[in-house]
Amino acid sequence: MSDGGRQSSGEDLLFLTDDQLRKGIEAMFFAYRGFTADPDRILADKGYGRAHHRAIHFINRAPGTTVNNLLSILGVTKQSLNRVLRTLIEDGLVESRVGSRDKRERHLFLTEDGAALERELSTAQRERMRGAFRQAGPAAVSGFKQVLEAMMDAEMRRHYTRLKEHG
Amino acid sequence: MSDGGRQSSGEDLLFLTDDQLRKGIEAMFFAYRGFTADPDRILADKGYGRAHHRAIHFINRAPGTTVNNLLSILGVTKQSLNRVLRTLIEDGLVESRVGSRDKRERHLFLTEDGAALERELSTAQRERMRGAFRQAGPAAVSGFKQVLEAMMDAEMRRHYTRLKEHG
DNA sequence: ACTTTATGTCAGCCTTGTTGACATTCCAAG
DNA sequence: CTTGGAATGTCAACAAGGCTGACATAAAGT
Repeated sequence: MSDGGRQSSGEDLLFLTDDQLRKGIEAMFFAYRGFTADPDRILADKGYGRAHHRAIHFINRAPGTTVNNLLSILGVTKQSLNRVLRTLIEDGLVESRVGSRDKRERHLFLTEDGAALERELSTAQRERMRGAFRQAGPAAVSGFKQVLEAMMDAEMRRHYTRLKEHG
Repeated sequence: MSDGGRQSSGEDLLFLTDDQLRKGIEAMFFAYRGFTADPDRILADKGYGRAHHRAIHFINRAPGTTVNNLLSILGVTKQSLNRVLRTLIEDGLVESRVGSRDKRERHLFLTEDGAALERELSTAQRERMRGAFRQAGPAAVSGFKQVLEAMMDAEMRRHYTRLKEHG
């Protein structure tokens, strides 16, 4: 087995023991369920799933984004995304405009209805996050974000930081 | 819209602005992908999925647990869990023993092979977590756990804290 | 003209969630 | 003791949403 769990090196490394890491892993698992629970409930009522939420979220964040860009943010195949986008367009929540510069591209926008659903979902999710942040306090929130950022793959961190500095 | 985004109340509430919450939400989304990436790769090779990982993890954490208990931890239907357990049992990674007291119950254990896969998966996931923890430092890790715990539903927090204090 | 890029679509597969129906076992009330 | 309900777990069938592969179209780039 790995020697990663050793607890003495002269420095203060108690937070890197296997047991501490295990707690972090389980915290992440249980917390993610809470994180998605509220939007999931709203979506289930309307016959959508988490995939629709993700598409709506990032179209809202970067209106006019192309399918390809969305693909790279979401990390799914175009077939998979296309199925979701098709239903959102059919239902009038998303509008797809042919690019003016490059007519191969489709630029995606939320319609009024789409924006309304986005607000409903993000408000629910934000309230959960707000409760957790308030309870934990500003210092904890800062640590929370540091650890999460360090946990991302390089490409995801790229997307994250780009969106972070306003998109 | 909610007034949650206001930034002034006399106190230091800048960390609760809608924009800060949005960053937290996106951090959670991107980080969770990194969190599951390494085990997912290992599992795909062996023809298993994330659901198998979850079952293996919690059986390892609480050997002899019943199906019902596992159900409540995982938050899925018994039918869904059953399918996963069946393949794990068929493949000789998990052993299911009929309860001695109550013969309706099945008590679950990892076999040698099951324990070996568990180690492979948890080592990979722990290394990712270790890298993130090390990079962020002990204070950040403490905040990370505080926020995650505050984000859980009550029932999940029950499971989490029970497991936390060694199980 | 030819190739590459961006997108969409069809078909088919897998995992993993769901509900419904059913078997077994336990326990408690009559 | 029996019987009916509750708890536990299994089997079957369906849906969402991942995936791959093949192919069509249109626009750009060379």
